[in-house]
Amino acid sequence: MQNKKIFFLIDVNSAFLSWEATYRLQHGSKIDLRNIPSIVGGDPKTRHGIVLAKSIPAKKYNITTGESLRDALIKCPTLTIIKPSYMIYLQASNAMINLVKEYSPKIQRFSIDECFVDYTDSQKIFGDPIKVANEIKERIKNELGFTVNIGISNNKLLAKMASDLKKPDMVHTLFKDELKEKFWPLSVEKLFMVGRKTLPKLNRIGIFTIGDLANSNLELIQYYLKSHGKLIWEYANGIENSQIMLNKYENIKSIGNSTTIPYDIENVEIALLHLLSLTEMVSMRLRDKKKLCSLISVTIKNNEFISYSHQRKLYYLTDSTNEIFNEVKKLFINSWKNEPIRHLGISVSSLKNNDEKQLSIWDNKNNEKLRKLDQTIDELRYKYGNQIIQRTSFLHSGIKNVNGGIEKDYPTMNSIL
DNA sequence: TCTGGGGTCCTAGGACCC
DNA sequence: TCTGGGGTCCTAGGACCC
Repeated sequence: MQNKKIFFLIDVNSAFLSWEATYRLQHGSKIDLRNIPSIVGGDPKTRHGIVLAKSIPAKKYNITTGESLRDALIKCPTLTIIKPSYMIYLQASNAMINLVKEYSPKIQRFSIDECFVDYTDSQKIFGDPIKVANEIKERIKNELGFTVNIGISNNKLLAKMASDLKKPDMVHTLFKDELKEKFWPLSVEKLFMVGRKTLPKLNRIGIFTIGDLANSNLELIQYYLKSHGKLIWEYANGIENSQIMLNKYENIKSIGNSTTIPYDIENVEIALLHLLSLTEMVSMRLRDKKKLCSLISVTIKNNEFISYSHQRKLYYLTDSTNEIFNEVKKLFINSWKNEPIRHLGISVSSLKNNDEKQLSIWDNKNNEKLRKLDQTIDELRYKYGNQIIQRTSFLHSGIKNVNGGIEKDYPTMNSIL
């Protein structure tokens, strides 16, 4: 038998809000946002008005992440609202990762505010995991100014569940022999991967706590929930054995950007212009990652919040803005139901590394020229900003010529451990 | 509910092949 | 064709994470 692994999951408490509060205190503000009802959120005027993070006093008003600013203000009229500054958050996140790297090189950034650490080998050098987790937590608080929760267990799932137990500023363990006491009494919706659709399905068959699920019949759960049922049944029993993924960003599966437009779009030309600006961003990111794609998808959300998407598999690989936009155009025109558009998105997938490109029979000198052009434009934009070079169609349009994304290389999050 | 943006994986149905 | 079955690929939609 191999030795048991030790994982930490480090989670920043109310990340955006804590970082905003820390930054402001360090820049002379007298008010700590964490001590008043406050949130970080978007701008309702551009139809981006949702709550991204909330302070603990705001939570007392029942304000929840994801709800509209309008509703939040009804719950608490004196609420302080802060616009997000993603570059500050990225810096704070990087500072935390650098501190944690002193303890282990095996770190998986799970999102901007969460990371897994494989502490197994570090144990020989630094000793007791609980002692060290507390040390890391205190160092982050003292040196960086914000608090974290740290969960400790023998696998990533339980480390993550442990970090969620009681907040803020705490270290928790959740080992196998603690499941019955600390984990199973929790409501099943607290379990990772049980979301808003799965909860009522579980409730309907009499499952309300994580323990109910853990002790239920696996075949029954699989009958109702297929492979997802097996996954959450195993999670409820603390069964999970994925390893730290160090090269996650090299193995990226898709690249996409989308945007909610401040007004409803009603004509093709405007829609295509927005799609072009998104294509510029996506294809630039694609080239930056040295990838080629062969599947392209366009998503439309109408003014009634109904989304639909169309995708197309290509019989060639590409990273060209022009080639991708040609497909995007066709996809949009074939799918749009001629109704007011609120949101547009494009995404590319079926990615391959650039060195694997098989030149198609259509490949010719003209393509080589386009590639050189893309490359030159990218270089200029990285150096002088995205506006330095733009297509004439954007002039006087009021539409950003490159759109989507928060910042380059802003780490994103997904549900795969 | 006047409700963002970036991801991954799974499922179901249809086309097409033998 | 009032017809089988297995396998693979493609497409659309949905579930989940933060």
